[in-house]
Amino acid sequence: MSSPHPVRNAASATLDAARFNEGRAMHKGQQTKAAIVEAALRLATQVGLEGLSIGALAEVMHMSKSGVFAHFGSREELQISVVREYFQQFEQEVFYPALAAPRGLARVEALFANWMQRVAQEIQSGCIFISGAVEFDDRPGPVRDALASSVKTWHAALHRAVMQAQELGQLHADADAQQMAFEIHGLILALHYEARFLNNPGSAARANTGFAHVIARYGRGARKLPPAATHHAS
Amino acid sequence: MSSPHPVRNAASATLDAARFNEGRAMHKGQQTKAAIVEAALRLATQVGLEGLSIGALAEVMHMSKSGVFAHFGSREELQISVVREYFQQFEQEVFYPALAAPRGLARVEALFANWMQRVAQEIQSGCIFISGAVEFDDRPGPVRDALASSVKTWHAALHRAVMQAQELGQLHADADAQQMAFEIHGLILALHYEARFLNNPGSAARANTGFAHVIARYGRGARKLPPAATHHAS
DNA sequence: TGCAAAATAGCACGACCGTTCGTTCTTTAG
DNA sequence: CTAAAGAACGAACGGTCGTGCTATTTTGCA
Repeated sequence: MSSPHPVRNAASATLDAARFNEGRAMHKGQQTKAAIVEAALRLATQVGLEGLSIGALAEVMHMSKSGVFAHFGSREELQISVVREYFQQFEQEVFYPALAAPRGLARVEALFANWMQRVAQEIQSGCIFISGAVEFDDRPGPVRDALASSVKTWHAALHRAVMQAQELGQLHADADAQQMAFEIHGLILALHYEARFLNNPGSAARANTGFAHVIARYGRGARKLPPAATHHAS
Repeated sequence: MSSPHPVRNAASATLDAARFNEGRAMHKGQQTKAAIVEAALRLATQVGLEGLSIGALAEVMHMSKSGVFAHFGSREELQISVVREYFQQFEQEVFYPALAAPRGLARVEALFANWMQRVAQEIQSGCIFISGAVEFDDRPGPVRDALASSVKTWHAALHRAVMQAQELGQLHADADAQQMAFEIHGLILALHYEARFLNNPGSAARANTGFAHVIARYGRGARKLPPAATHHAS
């Protein structure tokens, strides 16, 4: 509207990063596409993948709707691109740094710590793996598939780390890694829910405490577990 | 369209229940309004409170959009009505039946069992307390307020039950009731996420096992927390 | 039974949605 | 420097949305 070269400006924001971080020089189209996906991710963390609209995205980018649209061909493709971008950032921030920690319990703790740190940020911005799960749990299609496969990949990585700790004898031999991952996942979800939606203070501390409890329970030398009681009410 | 008395039919489905369950006889308007809210709740559990549209609701009710609309005056008021209805059903199904159990641990277990049972159903249909939290965590307003106050009421009830168990000496005196409620909440959320979105089998069993773990940890005679006393037993 | 009041229908509105199409401007390669 | 290729624009379409209006029908009470 008012700015003389809107598209130039929008693209140049990430031009340097895009051009030099990738293996080879990017053509103009790929640069702006990357910039769009970046903005779309920011937008989607706030309003969800379903709330993400091409019009609003175009406005943020100082581009026309059709200009944005042309890069993806469909809204669905845009959503998938956002999911992929989010997953990459997640990997980069949570998974890879934890590989610096030695195999076993230390790595499990690093994974959880990084995860906590990220979710703590997302209390302000929002988390696509959580909001997306709610938005697409009843809606089959490629977006759901992309989302689910990303989450499953991450869960598998967590599960693997737990198994390694077990193999190293740092966890009970008969501990159930799936169960442990399930409980950890619950802590993260509760943190997100209670901190972001309910504004309950101290949620992060409770999640950390919960993690300590889980580790203590499954750790070597922990007391034998009670047989899982099946509760049937009424 | 094809049916001769569409509104009559729609209302008569709940006429008996509505007319005789309430204190006094309901006028026609209140009956259809109740029927609309009921249908809206069913719809909202599938598509979320944000996905709930008056047009789709009118179609389900075999009514005109304006006819449905007139009962609420705004979409927001409709959403609030749905939240209230959901909360009442939740109370009816989860909270009140558990009051039959004696105070203390038995009641906490009954509350959890009823909660589990409900969430297990909601794996098919969807849960408004969870989807609503995601949809409105960034959107202030009366809908969010209604949602949050409902959830907080329920959490307070759960917390109270835990406290009573503690007062009766069935839980560690220094156990943190908030912490315990947090961990339980996490188990429910993980169940909903992994069963409904990821289709992971065995999630319900893992939630039950997790609950047993929590109870065992906080139960009287449980080992002192994290600085784990290293006594070897198995 | 008749009549006011309540309930519902019908219609139109402005806004936004994703998408298509033809045109114009910019970048790239030879 | 020129011509092909690519990127972005602007207008428009069909659709759905929530929300006002004004009739029309239905209801409940005197």
